[in-house]
Amino acid sequence: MPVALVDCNSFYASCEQVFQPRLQGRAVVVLSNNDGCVVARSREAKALGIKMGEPWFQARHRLQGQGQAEAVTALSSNYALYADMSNRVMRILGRFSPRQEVYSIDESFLELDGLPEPPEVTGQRIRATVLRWTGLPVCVGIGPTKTLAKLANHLAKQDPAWAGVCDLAVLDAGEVERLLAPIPVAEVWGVGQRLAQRLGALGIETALDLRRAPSKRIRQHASVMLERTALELRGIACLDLETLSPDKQQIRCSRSFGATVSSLAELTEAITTFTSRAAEKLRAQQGEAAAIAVEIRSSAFRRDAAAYAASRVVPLAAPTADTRALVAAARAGLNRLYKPGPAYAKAGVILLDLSRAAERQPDLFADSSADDRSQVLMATLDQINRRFGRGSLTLANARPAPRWRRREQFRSPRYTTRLDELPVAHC
DNA sequence: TCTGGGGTCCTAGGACCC
DNA sequence: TCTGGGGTCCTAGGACCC
Repeated sequence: MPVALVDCNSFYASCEQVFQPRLQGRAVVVLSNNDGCVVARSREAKALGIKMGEPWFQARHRLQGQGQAEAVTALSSNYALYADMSNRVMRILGRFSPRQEVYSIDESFLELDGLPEPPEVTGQRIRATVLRWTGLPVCVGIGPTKTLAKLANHLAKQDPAWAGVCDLAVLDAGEVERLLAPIPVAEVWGVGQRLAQRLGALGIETALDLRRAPSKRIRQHASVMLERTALELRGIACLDLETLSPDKQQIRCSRSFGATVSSLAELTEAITTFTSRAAEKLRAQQGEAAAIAVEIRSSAFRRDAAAYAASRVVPLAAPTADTRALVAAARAGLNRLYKPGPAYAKAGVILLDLSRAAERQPDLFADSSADDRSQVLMATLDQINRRFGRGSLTLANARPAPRWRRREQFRSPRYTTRLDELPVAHC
C-alpha cells in the first residue's frame, strides 16, 4: 500500500513568483515576522548560499560584500496569500485519493491504493494538475511507509533525473539501499542535528546505516521514536495516515515586537491582542481553556545584565472560551511578571488544558445564563471579524496600530483574499 | 541597528500514595 | 542497631517538525 508525499517546492517563494512573474528565475527569499530570518528560498537563492533560518541582515551583508545584493529580492511574509494558496493545493490533492493527511502548509500525504495506473504516472498527473491550476511546482515521493515517502521526496527534489517523481516502492531492496547510502542521516524525518551527532558517534552516518542498525542498539542509545523511524526505513509501517486533524492541545500566540517596549501599558496592549487572537483560534475548534500562560522577554540575543525572561501559568476559575475572561487572567499574570527596566522584545500567551466545550460537565452552581450570553457575544464577535476582517472589533485595550507592531517592509499584496488588492492585468 | 512562530512527543525526576 | 518498594501523576526540559 504505497503512500505519497506531495511537497511544494520553495512554497512561500513560489507563491510570490506566481503573482510576480518578473521574479521567476530570480533569487527570491521570504522573511519571517519582523523581516528577521530567511524562511523560504527560491532555487536561485539557495544557489547563492543563503541558508534556511539565517538572519536576513547577515545574509544581506555577506551578499553586499560579494557585490550580489542586487541579485536577490527579499519579501516579507504574506501569510494570507500562502494560506489561501495552500488551501487550493490541498483541495486539488484531495481529488487524487480519498485518504489524505494534510501534514503542513505545503505538504500532504496521500494513500495510493487500488490505482488503475502505476503510482509514478499518478505522481506526474498530480504535478501537472497542481502546476496548471495554481502555478505552483510540487515534487512527489512515493514509498511503502511515510518515512520512505519523505525520503523519496527528498531524492526527487535533489536530482532532476527523477523528473519530480521518485517511487521507492517499486524498487528492489538493493536499489533502495544504493539510493539511501549517500543520504546523511540528518535528512531522515525525525532525525535532527542533535540526534545526528549522537548517531555519528555510533558510526551511524547515513540513512542506510540507520536502516541497517539493530533495533536493540538504537533503543539503548536513543528513543523508541528513533526505533520506529528505523523500522519505517526498512519498509515496516509504524506511522498511520492521520486523515482527520485532531484538536490542538495548546494554542499559542506570540510575537517579537517591531520596536522594544518598556511600559506595562504597552505590554498590556500586546497581551490583550495576542490573547484575543488565541481565543479566536480556540473557539474555531469549539474548545475551552482551563489555564493560560503568559511570557515576556527582552531580546534573547543581547548578553547584557538587563536580559530578562519570565513566564507564568494562570489557572482559570472554570474552563472558558470567552476573550474577556482569558484577557483578565492573562493581565493578572502579566502584572505579576512585569518589572520596569528591561527593553521587552517579545511577548506571548499559550492557552493550556484544552477541552471540547460540549463535553464539559455543567457546573451546578454556575449561572448558566451568563454562560449563554458569553457564547452569543463571542459568536457575534467572531462573525463580525470574519466578515469585515480580523481586528475589526476588539476589546478596547487592543489598539489597531501600536508602536510595537511588526515590521514588514516588503510585503506583497494579498492578491487572492482582498478585493482591493486583486492583481491587475495590463493589456 | 537588524536574529520567527507554532506545534508535537518523550523522558526524567519529584511528589504523593499505599 | 534496624529505615521498603512500587505505582501514578504532574511538570519541566529537550528534541523534533515545518
